[in-house]
Amino acid sequence: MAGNPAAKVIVHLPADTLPIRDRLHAESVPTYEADLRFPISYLIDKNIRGGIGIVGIPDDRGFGADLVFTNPEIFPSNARLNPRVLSFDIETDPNARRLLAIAIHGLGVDEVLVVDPEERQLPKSAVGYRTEREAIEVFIKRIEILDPDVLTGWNVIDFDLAVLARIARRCRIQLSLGRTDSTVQIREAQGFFASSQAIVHGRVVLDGIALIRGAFMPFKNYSLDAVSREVLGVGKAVEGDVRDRAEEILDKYNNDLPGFVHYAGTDARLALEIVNKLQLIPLAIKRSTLTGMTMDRVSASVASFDFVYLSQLRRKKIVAPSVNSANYHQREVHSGGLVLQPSPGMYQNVWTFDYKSLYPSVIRTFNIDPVSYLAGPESEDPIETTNTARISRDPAILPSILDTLFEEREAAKREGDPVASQAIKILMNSFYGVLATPVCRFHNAKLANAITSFGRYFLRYAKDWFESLDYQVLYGDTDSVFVESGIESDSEAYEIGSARAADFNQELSAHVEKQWSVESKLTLEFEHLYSKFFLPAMRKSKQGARKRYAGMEYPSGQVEFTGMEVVRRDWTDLAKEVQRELFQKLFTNEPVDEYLREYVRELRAGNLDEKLVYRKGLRKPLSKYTKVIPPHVAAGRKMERPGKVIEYLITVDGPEPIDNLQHPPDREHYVQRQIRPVAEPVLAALGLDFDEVAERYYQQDLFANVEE
DNA sequence: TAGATACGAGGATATTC
DNA sequence: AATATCCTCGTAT
Repeated sequence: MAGNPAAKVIVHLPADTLPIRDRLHAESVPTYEADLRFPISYLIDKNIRGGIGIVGIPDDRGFGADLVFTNPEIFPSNARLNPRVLSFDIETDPNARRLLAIAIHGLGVDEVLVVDPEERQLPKSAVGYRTEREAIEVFIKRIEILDPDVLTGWNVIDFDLAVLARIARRCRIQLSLGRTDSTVQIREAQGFFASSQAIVHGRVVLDGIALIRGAFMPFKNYSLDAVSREVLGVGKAVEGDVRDRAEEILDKYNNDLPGFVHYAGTDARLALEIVNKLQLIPLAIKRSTLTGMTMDRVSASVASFDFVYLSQLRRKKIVAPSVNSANYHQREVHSGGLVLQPSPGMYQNVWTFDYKSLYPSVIRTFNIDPVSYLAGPESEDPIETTNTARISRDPAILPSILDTLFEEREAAKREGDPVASQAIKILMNSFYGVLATPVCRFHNAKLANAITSFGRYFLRYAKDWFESLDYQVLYGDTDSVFVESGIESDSEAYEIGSARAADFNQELSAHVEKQWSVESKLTLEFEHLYSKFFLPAMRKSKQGARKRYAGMEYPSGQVEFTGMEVVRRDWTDLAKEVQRELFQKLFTNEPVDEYLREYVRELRAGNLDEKLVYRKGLRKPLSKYTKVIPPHVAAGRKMERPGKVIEYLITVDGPEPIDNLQHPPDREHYVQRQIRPVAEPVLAALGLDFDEVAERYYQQDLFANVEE
């Protein structure tokens, strides 16, 4: 990439590269792409992603597979995949030691294999087996006959497969679920982001949770119950939290076998229905064909970038640097998006405008690319970035990849293919992050900073443009500006929003052309009109709070909240309900005092106790909290088996977990720490005072408490 | 086998008066 | 007791 010639060394076996690389390094000879895995490199050379064509004479011996090719010809193929998908789910005792049942759903099958030494009467959809061993063997057989391409489920690798593998080992049977006679291997997730991987020859295991997270579909709670409620509108067959459920399942197994079978079958079915409804498998296939990753690795951004970028780099006969693991810990300073100072207050008819795909558009406009980056000063007529980097004007790889993806995405939208559009969007959005991390071989801090620096420049440019026309810009974050339209009528403001964006885009193009002599690929879009819009101040000052606002959208009339308590998991239902209601009233000019007064009265009377639960996540083991003990940690330490999210109340004796409550709730705490903070901003906007509205009638009650 | 930075709030703990 | 700072979490983009 520096323009110097490089030699290619070819060896007999992939494994031979390592000693050669080490010897070269010992002689201070730099190497390139020396860490690139052979299969990846081979597929890149053959330009194969997703589909593959094979020509050769197969024989049928070896590895237990049906067909084995030796040195066949292979080539890219536009395979249209419609995989056979099977969902499964196991039930165990609460300790996950004893197998109770395996449920499978899909491919026309809906059955439960029950481990039942007593050979009790079973419902029709179930079959009983006397031992765990028998049940697992039948499961293996069922997989072989149904022959799925995709195995799915909920937390299916870390729980179902891991537990099955353990029990199978104990029973001394091979858990061979693949199309060869190999045993299932599990690679546990390393680190915070990664997800576990299961190696099942000839099939792919896709966990429902990982698919959802990887597709950036946000859910408050990733449990099967919660997601199925939201996606399908139905919950699981057994209510309650995880541990109660485990006990209840065992109880059903012992005393209510039909109920148990029904429950066991439900999980496998729900998982499959969610995956189908959200079209997660077509999405994984589309991402796989875009990036060359296997379907279970489409979330690996760095590896995806490698595949896509190296494919183009090879056509130019340029080699890329090896990944230098010594660089991993060298953290350079990166600046991110600009957040404008908000002007707190209540407004009418506010436009919001967004740059469409800001960072990808910046990359396309300014030819930002690891190869076109000019390290030395000797270049002629470069593009000067706003962070003083220099970029060549020669056609570059990354912008061209993005140009193609932009076109493909527009085409997908036109043709009504939201899955393809989503897949392309995710890939495009990953490019900036990849350039900014030293684990990527193309990592370049100057370029990453050039992208964000341009982003900040164009956010300021938009702000200045609107202000030059005497509009008030109320707020903005990274790629968006919030502008007071100054128009009385909401319908009129709505009409004019797009026109303002069009005017802006015209001037923006001229400006970019004049300043950098490049064609602008940037567009500002009119996103929303808020007929009512509220920017809160920070709690302890008069300054506006960033990343928080509420507005009533036109024409839907929906009240939307961003960043505020309503959207946060760690505030109680109590606070969220009050905040939602108060803003609804504020935006529709209804009085709030009566409502608030009554609500506080109800709370103090103990009629709202079920809304007082705090939910807060633990991000490390309980024992590792040494510097401070936050309330959820204190509550967690009072639990027998704390999970990842602690549910607790503040009682008169401090935080207590809801499943081990010893004291009554401290209702006054909730008035002061949950209702007051969400009420005060709204009351202030109306010129009211919380104590005046909520407290005055209740002085007597307060004194009563004090005297106790 | 690892996309990024920017931000606010509450509560615990440390520091200051 | 008042105030400052740190820690932690969950969020926006």
